[in-house]
Order: sequence, then structure tokens, then C-alpha cells
Amino acid sequence: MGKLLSDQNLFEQMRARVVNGEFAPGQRLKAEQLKADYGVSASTMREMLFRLSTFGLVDFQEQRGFRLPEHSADLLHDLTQFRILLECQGTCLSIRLGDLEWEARLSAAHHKLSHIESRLCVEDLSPEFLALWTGAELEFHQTLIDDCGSDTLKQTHGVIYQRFRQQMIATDKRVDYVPENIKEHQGILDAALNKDEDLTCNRIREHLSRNLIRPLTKKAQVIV
Amino acid sequence: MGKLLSDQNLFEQMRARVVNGEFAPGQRLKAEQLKADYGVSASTMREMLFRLSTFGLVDFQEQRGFRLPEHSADLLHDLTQFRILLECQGTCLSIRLGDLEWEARLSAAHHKLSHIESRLCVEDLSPEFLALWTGAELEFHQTLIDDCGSDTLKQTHGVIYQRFRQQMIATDKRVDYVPENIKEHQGILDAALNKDEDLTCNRIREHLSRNLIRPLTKKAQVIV
DNA sequence: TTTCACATTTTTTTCGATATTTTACTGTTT
DNA sequence: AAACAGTAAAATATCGAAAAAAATGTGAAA
Repeated sequence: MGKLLSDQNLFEQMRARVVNGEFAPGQRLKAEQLKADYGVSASTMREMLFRLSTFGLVDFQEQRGFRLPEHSADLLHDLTQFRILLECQGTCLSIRLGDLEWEARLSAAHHKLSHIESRLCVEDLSPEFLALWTGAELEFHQTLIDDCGSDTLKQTHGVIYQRFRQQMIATDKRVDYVPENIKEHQGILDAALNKDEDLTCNRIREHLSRNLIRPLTKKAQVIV
Repeated sequence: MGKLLSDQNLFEQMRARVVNGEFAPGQRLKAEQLKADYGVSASTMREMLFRLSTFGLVDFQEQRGFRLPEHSADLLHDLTQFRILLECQGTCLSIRLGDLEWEARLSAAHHKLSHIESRLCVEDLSPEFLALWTGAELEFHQTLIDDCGSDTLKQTHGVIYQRFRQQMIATDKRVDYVPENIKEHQGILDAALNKDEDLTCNRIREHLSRNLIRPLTKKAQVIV
């Protein structure tokens, strides 16, 4: 298989594999086996698994190795709720702080995404196309919060998004695409470009709520 | 020095050291040197530093090792802002979801904290006493969000709190104690027990704002 | 048949040595 | 003196093997 990968690439590859459902939930990940895929030693592989574990993308238990996280509806709910918090907060701040440049980038990200999503309607979904969609979806949501001015928030969101995606894929290999998605993304874009913070938040919340087990209790005002 | 530490203890010890200002900001952390302190090999030490780096408590750069994060007023600002978001959100949810048991625990945590803080007035601060205060302060703030129902939020808060504390200590060895602290903690407790979500948020925000460079732009409603 | 003790196999963790890369130093040329 | 190349020193990353621990299997006793 692929060889001569730099450390960074190796991490990236493994990240993609554990997120994109190449392993079954709960499956053991043995460094001894995986090392063959990358032509590195078990120690290096172990270190890589360790790094993934600190992002919550693989579980680690002392003296009994690594395994893929179990799928859990509760966890997906929790991650969704947290995504709502981070994306609402981040987007509001971006609306406030972002300049014309940000609006342009957001518009561009949405353009790409909507183009892909419209084709997703008709074609059936190959893994490559799915990866394309995933990438575009991520970029749109990341751009939303990109000008919030808080690296901490953005980094945290990145981690949570990966774990969210991992759980989504574990739930069901099919993409969570529904025709509503197109409308919802459009709605978020419009509200954001209109600089209507409340409306944007509502639409983000609405958009993500699909993955909640139980509806949110009620609105709460949270401050920053 | 200490020997025969389990892996977990070793991590905990190193965490305490890098947080509590035993090393200067920017200082290199060489596994080869540190291994002597715990009687383990450089590899094991390296792994430990790696784990700390994924929490943001030490910086890691490929091919040039580990070092303590630089102190940065901007970073402290950012971490504070994020703490405000997480603690407001978590506390509001706890108020809503927490039962009598939670109120009791919160009350207990505050009792301990306020007792320590009142003594902090008169005595001068030995490192041991400071550690006592830090522990109590952490427990109070953790208890606030403890019944929010989101493990993700609580874990994230734990990580952010550690980094925040690290930056605080790097700023100035003295505790950030001011007489206002006692009043502020009391105010937060009262509002929370009164189940007044808005007031509680305001007081948490007020309490933490001390560490912001610039004041918050304005209130924003963020939803969950 | 069940339970427990013991031995075997597998898996995980730790280690010291080696290879690679970076950093520091030295002397040469412009 | 400044810039550069080349060499030596130090630090980091990688590896395979040894040690430790857990899981598995076997068989005897209840």
C-alpha cells in the first residue's frame, strides 16, 4: 500500500479511515496489524492511535489497547447539541466581526456546496462523490464561524465536527442528505449575509436538530 | 524522586507541573531530561508529552520537540471568552435539569470555596494553600455545569479550564484573588439556587470578564 | 457440569539502540 | 565583517526486541 508518508499524512489518512466508517464501531485497532498498511513500526502506529484517541476519534483504555468508539444515539445527540452551541456562537460573532471578504468566502463556499448538493439529487452516491460532499459541507460550516475571532472555538468545533461525522457515518452509511438540506443551507446563507443574528441562529439550530433524539427543551439565552 | 508511578499518575503529575508554572513559558521540555524525574525511559516520557500536547498544555512541533506554550494575553482572552460561553451554557442547563441533589452539591462546593477564600484574606499564600484554593475554585465551577447533561461540554470545559489556569499562572504567580471574588462566587451561587438563568449568566460573565483584554462587544443571544 | 488453578498464547507496554534531522560550530571565501 | 559551506554535536524520530500484562485454553477437583 501507500508508503513514504510523512507523519502528518499518516495521521490524516488514519483520521479519514476512522471517521469514514472503514472500521466497524467497537472494533479493535491493533497497531501490529495496521503498521503493514503504512510501512511503519508498531510503535509509530501506536503513537498515531494515541493522537487520534485524544481527539475522541478512537477509544483508548490502559492495558487493553485501542478500539473504535461504539455508536451511540446519545453521543450523537450530545455532539449535535454542542455543534449548535458552537456554530451559533461562532456565526453570530462572524456576522459581527466579519468583513466583505468573509461574506464573499461564505458565498463561495455555499455556491460549491449547493452545486454539489443539486447533483447529489440525481446521481447515486459513489464514495468519491460522498467525500466531495462531505468536504464541501464541512467547508461551509467552517466558513460560517471563520471570522468569529476565537481560535479556541474554531479548533474545538473542528474536533467536534469530526466526531459528529464519525457517528453519523456509523449510524448509516448513507449521507444524511435530504432535499431540505439545500433549502436549509440557502436559508442560513441568506440570514447570515443579511446580518440577522437571531434568524441565522434559528436556522442553524433547525438545520442540525434533525440529529437530536429529543427536541431541545426550550430556548435559552446564553451570553457573550 | 518519586518512582513506581502508574501511567495515570505520571500523566497527572506532569499535567500539574506544566499547569502550575514549574516551567517557564516557552521553555523546552526534553524527554531525555525529564525521564530522570520519574524513572522511566525517554520513549515513555515522550508519549506523555504527546498526550499533554493534544490538550494544548504543551506545544509540539514536528522534528523540534516540545515546549511550554508562550504566554499570550490574546490567548488568555480567548480562553476566557470560551469559558464564559461554556459555563453560562452549562450552568443554565444545570439549573434546568439539576435536582435537589445538584443544588446540595453546589452549595457544598461553594461552602468549601468561600471558607478557603476567607482565610486567603489574612494568611499569605503558600504553594500548598494556593493548590487548595485552585482545587476548590475548580470544583465550584465544575459543579455549576455538572448537571448540564452533556459530557462533551463538561470534558471540553475541563480542558479549557486547565489551559486557562496555565495562562493565569504564567501571567503572574499570584492568585487572581481579589476581595470581589468572594462576593462574586456568592452571587453566582445565589442566582443559580434561585434558578434565575439570566442573572446567573450575567454574574458568571461578570466574574470571568476580569481576564478579558477588551470588554465583550455586546450581548448576543445564542440559542440551545 | 461447574469451578478453580495453572500454563500457554496473545496483546500491550516499555526500553535502549540506531537512523535521521536539526542545531551549533569552524573555517573559508568574498 | 558578512555570507557561506562543511563538519561536529545534539536532539528527535523510528525501530525491533524484551518485559509485563491480559486473555485464552487445559485439565483436575468438587
